Amino acid sequence: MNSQEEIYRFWEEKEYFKADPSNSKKPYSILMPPPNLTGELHLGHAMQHSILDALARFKRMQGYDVLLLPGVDHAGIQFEGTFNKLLAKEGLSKYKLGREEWLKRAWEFRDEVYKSFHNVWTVMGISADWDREVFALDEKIQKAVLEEFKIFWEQDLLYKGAYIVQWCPKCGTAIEDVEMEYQERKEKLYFVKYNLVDSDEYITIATARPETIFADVAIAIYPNHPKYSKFTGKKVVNPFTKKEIPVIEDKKVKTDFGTGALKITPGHDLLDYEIGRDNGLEIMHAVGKDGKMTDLAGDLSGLKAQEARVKSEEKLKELSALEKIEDYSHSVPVCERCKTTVEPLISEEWYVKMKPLAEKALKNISKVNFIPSNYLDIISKWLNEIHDWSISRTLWWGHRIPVWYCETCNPSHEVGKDKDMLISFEKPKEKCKNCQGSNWVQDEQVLDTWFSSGMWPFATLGWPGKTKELERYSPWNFEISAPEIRYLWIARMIMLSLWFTDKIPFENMFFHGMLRDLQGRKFSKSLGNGIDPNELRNEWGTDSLRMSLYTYSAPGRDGKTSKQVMGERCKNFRNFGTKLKNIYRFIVELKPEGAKSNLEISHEDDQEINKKLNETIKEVTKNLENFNFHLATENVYNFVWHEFADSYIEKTKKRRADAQPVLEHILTETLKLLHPFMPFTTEEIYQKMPQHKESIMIETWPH
RNA sequence: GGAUCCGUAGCUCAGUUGGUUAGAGCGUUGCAUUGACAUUGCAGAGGUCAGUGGUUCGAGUCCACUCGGAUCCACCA
Repeated sequence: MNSQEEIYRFWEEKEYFKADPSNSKKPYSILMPPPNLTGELHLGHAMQHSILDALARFKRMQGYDVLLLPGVDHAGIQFEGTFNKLLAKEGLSKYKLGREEWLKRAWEFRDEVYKSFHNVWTVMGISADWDREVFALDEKIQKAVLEEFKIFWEQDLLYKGAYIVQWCPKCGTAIEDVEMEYQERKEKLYFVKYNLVDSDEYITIATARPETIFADVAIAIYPNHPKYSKFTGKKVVNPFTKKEIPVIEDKKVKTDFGTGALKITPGHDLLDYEIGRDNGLEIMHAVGKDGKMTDLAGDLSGLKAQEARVKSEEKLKELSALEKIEDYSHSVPVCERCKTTVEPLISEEWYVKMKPLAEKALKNISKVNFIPSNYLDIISKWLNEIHDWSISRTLWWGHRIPVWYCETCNPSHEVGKDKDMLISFEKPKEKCKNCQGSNWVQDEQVLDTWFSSGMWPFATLGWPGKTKELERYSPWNFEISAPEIRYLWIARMIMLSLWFTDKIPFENMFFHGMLRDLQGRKFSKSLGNGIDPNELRNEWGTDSLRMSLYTYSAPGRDGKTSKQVMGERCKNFRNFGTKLKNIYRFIVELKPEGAKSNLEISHEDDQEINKKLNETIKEVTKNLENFNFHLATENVYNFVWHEFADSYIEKTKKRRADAQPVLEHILTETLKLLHPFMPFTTEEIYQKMPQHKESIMIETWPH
């Protein structure tokens, strides 16, 4: 049994990875953060999974019934983005294919990605319970999502409200924040005069988007504005449409930007939308979803927004409505794919009221042990300032919103307990109460990815069922995450777990640092600075890569690295592996004739090395208990190389035959200590030791 | 704009509740070695712990500010 594949297959055949809820051991549960289904696992995943695996192996050896639960997240937006890019290469698009065909191909792509994930996990030696693996779109999770949605609805926590959608006119779709880039641009700030009806007086407002004047429905000023309050209640003339629009007061207007007066365009700005809503104003769109001016724009209709801006400037000049133009540099959101400036549009989205959930979370959050501990404050602070959660996404990949509208009675898809709509996973069998028909149409949108992954700690264990697993393994003993999703994911798991199960999701929440490039930048596809873990692993071996990653795993600490730096570190640990094999060779293969066989620690040197071994065992154990993987690996590394090899083994060369049992003993104990970190090398050597059990995996942790 | 984190040897990183001469790996310098060693061993050089001020008998560690780097959230007409 030499090759990694053989060893891994052996472990799997022996079913060492499987949790056993029915056995009498104490449980220890570890939840793998489901990686995004986006094509490949990067170095950060390799680090996470190496940490989880080390902990799982350690706890198994300590005698626990370990559940390391694997899973994959469907990652709505990211997956759809990645997949659509692939389709684009074939000259296809989601719209060309249609929802059904697109979904069929998406699932095929999912299967491909799955294969590559499993290949990586196998070669990395990850000892997860694969039979329990969960995918975020599995039926199990669908059931939980439906239940979650239903409960929220019954508790009056769901509503539909306005949301500003960033619309890419070129791609013809709403895009998410993560799909946007910000470009610092020098633009112009136009100061436009709005004349009062039947008067020479006017109000000046500042705008960066004069083309939207066509959709202006009011001018708003801060209450009791020194200059403009005398105009409150009067009307001004929209310079383009000549419509008379009211001057209103609203506290949301800022006094320290522009002129202190604001044109209200509810169709194109969230703040304007809110002010408009509060004042019962109409919503109009001057720019349509194609990025072109609507009919509202008169002679400018049909032009692109950017062209219309130039024309608008001319028009304003002609009308003598332009007071001045200032240079204005601000960051403009553009579409990551096509670099088109995105158009903000207002649309109706589903929301969850978060206040009650946050309050319950805050009462219980101190039961979670955050590593590092300052994350308790960081997350608590965020929970204190919680805002409602927009959960609908204009995508096809995800859990479809389980709401059905009666197309006959409720064609505009209004939402409310008194409206003609139902919550159901499948098309409702019941009739519409109003028309007695069954003309049900499902909500087009899907749910935010975090709506399902926020339930990961309990949905994966069978909730809303009352399962044995839920009882035994939750709260999870250990969860790990990158710090960047502490609010998006971690905070939500805490809120949702407490809300639906009355339990904290996990007892220990470990935040690792972010791996970055040498300049401190995040790894990203667009920068092309990523490091392929497969390359490193192929060159230096799994165990070397794992060891390198543990050195970067200090809680909450970022690590700068590069392919070269990682390579050097891997090389170092490759040499360490070689050292270990040579120690074995010296002790076992080059065993002298007449070597003693009874273990007796009596010689001064023997006692010394045994003492150091015991110290090392204590340190490694303590550091693993405290999740200091970087220190634990350092402890054992120093012991093996410097205490055991350089010092003790050198000394025994004079009394080789006598020392034989001690040498074998120390080596065996050392292999056990190293096994969580270097599973393959240790198993390979262990199997060749004169005395050994079936596998090092089922050995008892030294104590 | 709000919040948070980081800045320790040439490079990448450790440094537990403040307590002697600040550690590791790689690199570097010298010596040794065919040794169990896809080399390895022994010895050495290298740091005003970003800066300034404060608390303290004592600060890399605690506090304030400044400079530099990063992340998340919110984005202003």
